[in-house]
Amino acid sequence: MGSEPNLLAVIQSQLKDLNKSETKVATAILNAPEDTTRSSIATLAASAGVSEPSVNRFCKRFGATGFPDFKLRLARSLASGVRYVSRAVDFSDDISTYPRKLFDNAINALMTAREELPLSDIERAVDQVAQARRVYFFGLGTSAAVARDAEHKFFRFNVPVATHEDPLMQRMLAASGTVGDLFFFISHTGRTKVLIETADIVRQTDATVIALTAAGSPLAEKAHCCINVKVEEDTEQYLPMTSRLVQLTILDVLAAGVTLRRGEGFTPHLARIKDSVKDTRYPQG
Amino acid sequence: MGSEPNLLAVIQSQLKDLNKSETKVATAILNAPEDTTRSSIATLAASAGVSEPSVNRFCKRFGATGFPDFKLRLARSLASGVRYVSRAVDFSDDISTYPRKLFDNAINALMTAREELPLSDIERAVDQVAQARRVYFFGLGTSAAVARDAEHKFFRFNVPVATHEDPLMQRMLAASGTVGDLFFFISHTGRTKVLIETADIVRQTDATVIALTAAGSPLAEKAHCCINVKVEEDTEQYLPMTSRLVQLTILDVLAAGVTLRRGEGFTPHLARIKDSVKDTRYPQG
DNA sequence: CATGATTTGTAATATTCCTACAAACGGGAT
DNA sequence: ATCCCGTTTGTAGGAATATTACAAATCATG
Repeated sequence: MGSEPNLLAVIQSQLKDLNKSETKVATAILNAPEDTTRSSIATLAASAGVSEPSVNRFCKRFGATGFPDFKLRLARSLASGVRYVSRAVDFSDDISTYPRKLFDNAINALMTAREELPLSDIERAVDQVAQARRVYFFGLGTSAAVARDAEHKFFRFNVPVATHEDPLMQRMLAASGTVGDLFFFISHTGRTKVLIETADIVRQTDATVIALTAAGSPLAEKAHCCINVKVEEDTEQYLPMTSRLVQLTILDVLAAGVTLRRGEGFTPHLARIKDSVKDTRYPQG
Repeated sequence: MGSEPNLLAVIQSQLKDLNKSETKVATAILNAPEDTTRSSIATLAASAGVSEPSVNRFCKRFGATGFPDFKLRLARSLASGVRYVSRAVDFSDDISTYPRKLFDNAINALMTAREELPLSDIERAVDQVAQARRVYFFGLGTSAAVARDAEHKFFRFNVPVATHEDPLMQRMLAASGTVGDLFFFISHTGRTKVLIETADIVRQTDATVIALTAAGSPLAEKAHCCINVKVEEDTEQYLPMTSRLVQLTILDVLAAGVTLRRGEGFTPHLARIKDSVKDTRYPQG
């Protein structure tokens, strides 16, 4: 299923490479994508302040055979994906707009990540986790919550798993690392000093370092194996970090990978774990 | 935002009420919906074996203003409809398929949730949080990680926030609740006995209960205000819970809501918090 | 400021679509 | 059977829409 990338996102990303009239057309479309799908080439040309052929050329530039085809692609993008590229919440928003924006951003982040999954890194990470004698998930701040989530997931694989939010605990455990120990660092920025220092300590032992963090960051450098997560520019103070959703999903992927590696005979074990909590719940219905 | 029902489904359901030529058009479309979006009225008329006005009448019968509009609606239906199926990972999957499946599922969960956001509940929850003198986030298991994430987000609003994973701590704090205290319960199933008991205890005080959980669950009943999250059937043992991604995003929405309520004058406060961690990181380079 | 490359617009053409109207069809009543 | 009337379908012309070819304008560069 070759789901092509979101057309609006493509337009947005190429916005600076466009010439004058193409830019006009682009902004007109980005401002009212929904309307664009309903309007004729003449209307769009008028509202963009350009001539009809300019609109036509614009459409062809983005891979369409013409304006009608372009509208179709646009309609598809709107339906499948996210209305707008990445929309910051601002103080003029109300209940009818900001929840949707935040969901759009979250979906957008996952869709972007889906398109550029570092499969080989994932595969290597799965190998490491599947073979490890012990796994530590270390994160700080928001990433501590992600680490906690990972712990709740990976203990199912019969490997001792632990999470610690305390940097001193992290350091001491790091120092005690040995062959077969896996230290899994989770960080939004990959620039948190104490975490990097801890990774450094691990590297002086025979243990392994995996990092789930921003590409090219200092933390990424320290890792035997790094799974990169694109980090969006955080311009706004109150914009939540969509990157953690991506991190969580990548951890899901790793967990699934380990499950597959364990093979079909492993399912009874998982079923047993699941059953164990049954009595803590009121039955369905 | 009333996302209309799938057009193909509508056509299918009315198939028997159509007259001869309309039936021809319908079957032609149902046989090759994707092609239909790309073809002109003339080609479709030809492939259905009818005249062009018949096609046009058919389109109008289904609420479109004409053929181009119909194609647009069809394109939208195809784009949104196809993806709304969640795909389970199975043991025949390999690295090229299962990561994508998991991302697809995550995206689907968020897209589905986006379409049925309980805005009024969200608004009420924002009110409660914005006014609270103290907020506790309680969850167990995976939901404990979600609660932790919430804590890392909501402390920014100058309200004392706490999370506890220990059920006994939760109970004791619940019993100590008083006016202005807000107990925010997070649960995937809404059926965890100890959590429900704790909610019960809160209800015997003057404190407020908010639940982020499955609609119609016992926990939802206990809450003053409940934000419902649709829970997918968990058929597979190793299928990760996408619901927690939805929960996290809804918490983001609540946080944004509170920020907006605090007003523009609040941003310096947020900026200060952000600055406070700057020195713990290596600068961007 | 002249020149060539690029961009943009004009106008004519081609395509696609819609409407008015007429023909064909089909079911009752005589 | 056949006439009538409502419904369905097609034909043809015209309106709307989109595309192409070419000319004018703009811009960078020597």
